[in-house]
Amino acid sequence: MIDEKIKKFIKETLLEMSISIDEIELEHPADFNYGDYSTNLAMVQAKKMKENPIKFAEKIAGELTKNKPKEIEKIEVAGNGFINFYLSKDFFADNLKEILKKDKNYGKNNFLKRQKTIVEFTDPNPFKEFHIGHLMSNTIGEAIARLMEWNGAKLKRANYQGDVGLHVAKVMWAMEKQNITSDKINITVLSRMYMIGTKAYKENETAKKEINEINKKIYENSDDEIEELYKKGRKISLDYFETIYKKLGTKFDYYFFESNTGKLGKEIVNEYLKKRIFEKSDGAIIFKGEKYGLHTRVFQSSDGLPTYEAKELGLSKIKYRKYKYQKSIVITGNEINEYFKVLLKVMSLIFPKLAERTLHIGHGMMRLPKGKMSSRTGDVITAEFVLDEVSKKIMEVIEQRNMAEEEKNKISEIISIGAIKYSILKQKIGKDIIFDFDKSISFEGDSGPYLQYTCVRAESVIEKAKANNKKPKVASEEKKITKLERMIYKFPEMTKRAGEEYSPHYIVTYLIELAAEFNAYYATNKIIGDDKGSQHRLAITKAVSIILKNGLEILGIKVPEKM
RNA sequence: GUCCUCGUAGUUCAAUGGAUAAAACAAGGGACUUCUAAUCCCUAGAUGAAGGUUCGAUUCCUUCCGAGGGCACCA
Repeated sequence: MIDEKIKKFIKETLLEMSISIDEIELEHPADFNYGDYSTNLAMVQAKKMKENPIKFAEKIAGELTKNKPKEIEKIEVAGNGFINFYLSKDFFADNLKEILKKDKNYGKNNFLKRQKTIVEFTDPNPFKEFHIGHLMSNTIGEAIARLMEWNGAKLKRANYQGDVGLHVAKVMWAMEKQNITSDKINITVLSRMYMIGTKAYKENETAKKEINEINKKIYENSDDEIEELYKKGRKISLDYFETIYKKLGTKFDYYFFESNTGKLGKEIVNEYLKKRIFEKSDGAIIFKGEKYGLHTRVFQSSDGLPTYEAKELGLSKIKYRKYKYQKSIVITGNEINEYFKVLLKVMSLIFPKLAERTLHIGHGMMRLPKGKMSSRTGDVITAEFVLDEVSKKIMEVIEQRNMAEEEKNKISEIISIGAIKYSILKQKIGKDIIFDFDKSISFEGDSGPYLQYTCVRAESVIEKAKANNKKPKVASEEKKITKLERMIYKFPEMTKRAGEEYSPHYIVTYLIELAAEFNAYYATNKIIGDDKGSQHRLAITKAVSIILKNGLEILGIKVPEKM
């Protein structure tokens, strides 16, 4: 990439001047008037060497100019000592050619070079709703998985689901009380049973005892009648989740279940209890986190059941058995950030190698503006509800379009999922999202549909040109470099940085700025024409379309044929 | 109480210690007989408070104020 090349060039020149510097910071100036790249090294070095920064910068810039590569047009000193680099016409022309050639592969990097990576995300619980939190986790997890793949990782997707535990017992208890037989179970019944069970557990002592009893039985598979209901309910839930994954565009390689991790987790905890990593307290097995600046957590409850923490230890082992990962990324809501730290501490004591390779990413919560929205299913906003509502709004827009009903439905699904995913991915991962249908899910401006529309628009121009026998071709004759051209070469840097920092929102910000610039370009330039520049403008258009498509691909957002 | 996150335009949110703090929505004004107006152009508007480090702080440190989350058998 060009940034690497410039860094190397600077380093070599400095070496000739007998100046050694560890890391050269090369950034894009916010203002295009200051060039395409900029470095602050003169300001940093001048102080160490007790020189005047501007004079020092000029000295370096002078040396740099002497043997600048053909990709650089000029090098200037500005401001308090920034050295600014302006890329050459040759560079932009070559880059444009490269984009058209690489097409679907433009933006791929290799800094993770076949690194075996496993990403765990979504993690819904069978017997419970697939709610907007899972939608967030799925969207973010899928985007991070794809980012890793674009940077060269050999990636596996994992989904860890809680098919045992108190929530299941609550459902089983309610089913028994309500005389629900296995043939009557469906997804609506399950969520109703969960509500009934939860309420009873909270309000009724006897029910609480009975539910705890059932909980044990589920762990032990010791009751045939419960077993039948359990198996049926579990299957209905999991099948239902699959329909959602399909819509959202996720395919998991591995499914892990708490019913498997619990047993192993318990063994691990008891083994390391002997080795004094854990200790007993009030009949429970705990880890004292205080000596590490953390807090105490229970790994096995006083009635002998493994808690989430123990299961997680089992999971890390099971994951590694399945896939000998070099990196394991776990994506969850940020409300568990604190105890994931405890967990990683424990892991570092008993499985140091695995702990080193594990990264937890906590994403923010979807929050609703107060009193703004109510869902038909009670307190929980389901993913399905969100999808339906957004879809309805999209339909209002495309209703008048002259298309077959089937096509409308297809387009509306692509756009609504794009809108939702965009609104989740556009901001930093850790922050909460205030979810408001009227504002968060926008179809104009800073939105998924805006990107999709821009892409469709660009493609439509290219198609029209093709019908008139005009094809994109990069011109190398004398002409002014547009702002758009000065943006498109940055895409591979964006995918790299986003990958290094696990931050899909860098991609989003870049794409939206690129799309805005293209739309402005579109408004002021007639792309298809009989003049000489037409083919070059088509080449730029094609490049924008490629980047938007590839970028949206990373985000897991599809582009419709038309809209 | 304590630990962790976070406070940026009216709202939703960007900004690898850098140059004039980026956008979108909402507000006001304009642009379709011409490649898709889910678009474009113009106007107005922001770093919670106080100190400190630095040539330079939205970013790092300290204190305060405010929001959210964790702190023993739920995940």
